[in-house]
Amino acid sequence: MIADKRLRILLAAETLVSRFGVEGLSMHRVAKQAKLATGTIYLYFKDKDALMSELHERNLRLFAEAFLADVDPSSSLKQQHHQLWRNGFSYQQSNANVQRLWVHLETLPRNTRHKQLIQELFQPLELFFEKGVEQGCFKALPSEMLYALAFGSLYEICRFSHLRDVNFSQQDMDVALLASWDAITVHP
Amino acid sequence: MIADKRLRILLAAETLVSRFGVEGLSMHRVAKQAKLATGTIYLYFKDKDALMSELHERNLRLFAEAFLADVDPSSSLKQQHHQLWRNGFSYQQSNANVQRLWVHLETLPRNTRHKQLIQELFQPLELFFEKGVEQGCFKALPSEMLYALAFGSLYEICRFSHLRDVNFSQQDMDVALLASWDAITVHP
Amino acid sequence: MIADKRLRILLAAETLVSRFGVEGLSMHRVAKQAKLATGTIYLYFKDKDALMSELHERNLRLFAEAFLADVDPSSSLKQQHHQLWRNGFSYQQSNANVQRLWVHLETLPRNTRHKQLIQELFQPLELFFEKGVEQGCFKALPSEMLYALAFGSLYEICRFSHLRDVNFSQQDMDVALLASWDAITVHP
Amino acid sequence: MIADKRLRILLAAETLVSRFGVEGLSMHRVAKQAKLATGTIYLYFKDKDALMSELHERNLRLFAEAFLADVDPSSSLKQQHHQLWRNGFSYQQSNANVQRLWVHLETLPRNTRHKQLIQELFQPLELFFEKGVEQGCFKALPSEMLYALAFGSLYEICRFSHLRDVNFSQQDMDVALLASWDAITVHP
DNA sequence: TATGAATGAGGTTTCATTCAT
DNA sequence: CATGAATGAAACCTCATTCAT
Repeated sequence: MIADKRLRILLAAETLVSRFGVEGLSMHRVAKQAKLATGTIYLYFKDKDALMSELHERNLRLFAEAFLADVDPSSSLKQQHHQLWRNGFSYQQSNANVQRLWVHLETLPRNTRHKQLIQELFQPLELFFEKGVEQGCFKALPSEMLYALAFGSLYEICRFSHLRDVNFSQQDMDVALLASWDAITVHP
Repeated sequence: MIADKRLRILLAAETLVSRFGVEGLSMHRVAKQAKLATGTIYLYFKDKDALMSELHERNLRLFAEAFLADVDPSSSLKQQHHQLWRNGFSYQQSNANVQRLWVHLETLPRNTRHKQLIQELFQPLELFFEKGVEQGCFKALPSEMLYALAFGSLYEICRFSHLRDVNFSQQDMDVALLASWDAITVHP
Repeated sequence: MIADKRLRILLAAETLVSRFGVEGLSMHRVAKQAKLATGTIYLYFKDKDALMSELHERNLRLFAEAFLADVDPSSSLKQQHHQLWRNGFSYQQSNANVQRLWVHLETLPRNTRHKQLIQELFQPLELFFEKGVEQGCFKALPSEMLYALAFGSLYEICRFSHLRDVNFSQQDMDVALLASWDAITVHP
Repeated sequence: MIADKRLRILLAAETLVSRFGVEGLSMHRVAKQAKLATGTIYLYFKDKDALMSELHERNLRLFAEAFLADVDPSSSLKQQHHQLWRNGFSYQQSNANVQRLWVHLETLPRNTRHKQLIQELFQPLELFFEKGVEQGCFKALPSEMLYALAFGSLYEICRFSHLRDVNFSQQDMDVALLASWDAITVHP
């Protein structure tokens, strides 16, 4: 039993969303899952929106951390790209269950707090893309677009896996990784 | 005022989702938006699930139609790819508002009816990819994966545009189009 | 297909009640069962209450008719009693399905119209009991009470059969018939 | 004001049924009658069915208790029978209002839980009838049938009283009691 | 007469939130 | 801090009744 009640509530909510979807989430159920009284949640979160927002933030942080893990800025761009791709893929695989939460939260009305957070969390990524462009290795595009070109396919692949039960072989995944590299690099 | 009440209801639901999100959609509100009595909806749709499902189907059809429009199977693969990309982009631009509905519907429990419909609607696309692979022009990958590689980036780009208010220049979009082509084609 | 729409509606209602119970009865369903439009019912019955009331009346008439059938006032009291009992039993057996309607209708707010009808329909019964009392054969009681003593047990027996799945042998039923006779007759 | 909310709800439901019939019973009205919020009922009863079922059970228990009160198994069969009859009559008189609930509940789809409960509650009665049969005092019939013969008339009498405003004199009631005894006993 | 689409009040149930303890 | 019973607005859905055709 985790002592930090705040965290316990967040984890309870996460569990419930991944298990029963976003519509199945009620404050009562969260409390029960967290083994707390209903009212207690309101001591830690202003209201349900605040809880959801915090949940989103937590997920963003965890994803950013996993995505950027072991990416060595001093290694080659190609090595960094490959590491990012593998990280992204691993994260999606292990967290298939939070996909539903993710897409839900993504479409909530944006607040500036989140925008800023995202910018902050993914700054290393921005530097990575900028460096690649400077070196003439990557196409001359804004980093958001390079990001989309490199990793948009990854999310689409994962969506196929999770939502449509399509599975790909390891070999195919390797080819996809290289295709992602092809998408962002300059070709003669 | 549209005479076909069924369509009126669907459009009303679409409007509300895009304006207030999926949780903002209540049968009562749909009725009001469609300028009908609550009960009337149930003359045309068995229940809320049926309405949502139909909405999903409608969106799939409209998207497929727009996506595949003017794609001439007798033209070159490159031309076809470019047309698809432009179609996809146009559709997303004109239907920014359905994004929220889309991602929601996508995460609903799949039913076989939808799977079949998707397969049916996008069969021309499958043929396109298969032909490319046969000709040795596209990487030797399942068509789902080629799809993800070619158009996953497009969706990610649009998500940036709609959800995070990032805008790209026409020039950048053209580069992205070519990058999508690079992602799926074989390089020497 | 019965030509008389009024009767068609009544029969449809009866069928539905016996099949799905009183709560399952909606005007829409009655119409569908009768193969008529919803509105048509209102040409023949002022409202749902009127339909139910008429249904009750119909059932009372049918029951009275069945109950009193072949009871010959010139035959012995005992023979008449036995015929009544057998009639009552047969009716209940063949119309187990309307029991639910019956008990429902019975507990509706009484109206004078029904009271009068009942009195009218069962007058032969009253004469039967009065004659028995006059002859010193039956206990000196009001005919309603004699009725209750003679046939209350019958209904209770049928209730056991229908509602609690208790079944009785033919032999037992014969003994019960005699017991009913014992209940109303004078003993030395 | 009763402190036990559960009981308050049951009594409120009982009152409403007896006053307005079963169709007049809505959860909202029950709540208002019990001076509670609508949602509160659902803290004590899973749903309306559960409430009705509990109501039925409560009525069965109360009736059994009243019916069997002060019936001394060591006293004579005749004395026991008379006590039962008087108890039954008193209960019906004092609870005329639950008649409507009763007949409704009786026609609900039976569940095994209720069957078992009935068997349990009325076991003393079964022993009473079996003893009478053994002693050769009662007719050789299953106890359910003896029950019907002895008390079916009582219910019919009460139905006349409540539903048709027929009233009987004390003297007549006494004769009826003896007639009930005549119905189940062996005659030379 | 006959139709059946349309209505909207009212049914059951859920759930975010509060507050007395 | 913590509790959880209580609230009541609002969700989905049904259905008796009307009315333009």
